Amino acid sequence: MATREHETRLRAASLRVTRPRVAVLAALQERPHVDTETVIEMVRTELGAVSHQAVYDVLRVLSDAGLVRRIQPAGAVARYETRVGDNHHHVVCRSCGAITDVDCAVGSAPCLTASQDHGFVVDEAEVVYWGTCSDCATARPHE
Amino acid sequence: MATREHETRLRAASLRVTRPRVAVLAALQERPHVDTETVIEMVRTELGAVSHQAVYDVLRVLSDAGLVRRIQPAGAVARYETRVGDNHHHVVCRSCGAITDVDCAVGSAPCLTASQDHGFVVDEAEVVYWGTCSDCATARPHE
DNA sequence: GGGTTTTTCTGGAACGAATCAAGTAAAGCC
DNA sequence: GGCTTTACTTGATTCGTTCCAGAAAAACCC
Repeated sequence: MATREHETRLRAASLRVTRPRVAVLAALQERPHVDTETVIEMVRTELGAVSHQAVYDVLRVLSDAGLVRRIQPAGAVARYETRVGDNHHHVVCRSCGAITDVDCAVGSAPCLTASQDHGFVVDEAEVVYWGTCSDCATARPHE
Repeated sequence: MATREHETRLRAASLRVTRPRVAVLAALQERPHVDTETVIEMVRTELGAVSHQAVYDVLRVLSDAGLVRRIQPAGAVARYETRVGDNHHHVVCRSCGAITDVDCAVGSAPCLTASQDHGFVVDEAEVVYWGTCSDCATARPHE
């Protein structure tokens, strides 16, 4: 699928186009919010043998370049998504770890205002909504 | 210091009052947002030999009981604080990892409203403001 | 104070996620 | 096609954290 598009994005970020990089972008496009282990599996399904290092490197490079966003809810492993630059947030299920996107509640770049900044220069406000997803709520109502 | 107060809190939570538990509470009271390693050091300074297990156990028990709150900004180790139950947030320095409390911006339990909940039952909204603290901003202005 | 329950100690071993290091392969410029 | 730079491979290592088991100590009920 849109391999061309991934290539274009990589070049736009002055990054070399390699098969692992394209495969990682494709994997994250297909399944947002997956962890590194899953990305490795998906890339290997696509390309055959790829070292886990390569995937770790690619994820770091893509994060640094702003092509993917790394998210890491407390107590969970790092996860990645290709939706970047729109200041959206996440709902995380305490029970099963499922993650879903949530648009920013208060406009475009809203949450960026802390009530007191204590001299910090704040450049991002990250919001994580914790709760129970509908599946888990149905499965065990009182937990 | 207010050892009495820590005792009272422990009893209120139906927990036994032990020296390590009181020492952990005192340490976190004195220096909020420290990591486990630092808690171990502080407790040992106070009490002498204490196993790292004991501290890990205590931190877990206190977290489960709601006497301390565990926070874990992405890419950092777990940190703990005694300020609980008031829905406050944190500013984190990307450069040095310093953490400072920030009162909730929009009232008492405000951020608890996501724009779409996708069927999730949300019980907490955690906000992390990322930025640069004044020390780091002064030390290296353009980084 | 005696007895029961819970916690802590010792001293490991084990874990998974992530990183480091040095050599090999591939991408892209000419 | 050759060359330089950047990426990937392989394999080992770190780090925070958890788990283990039995023994010893302390907390609390009476």
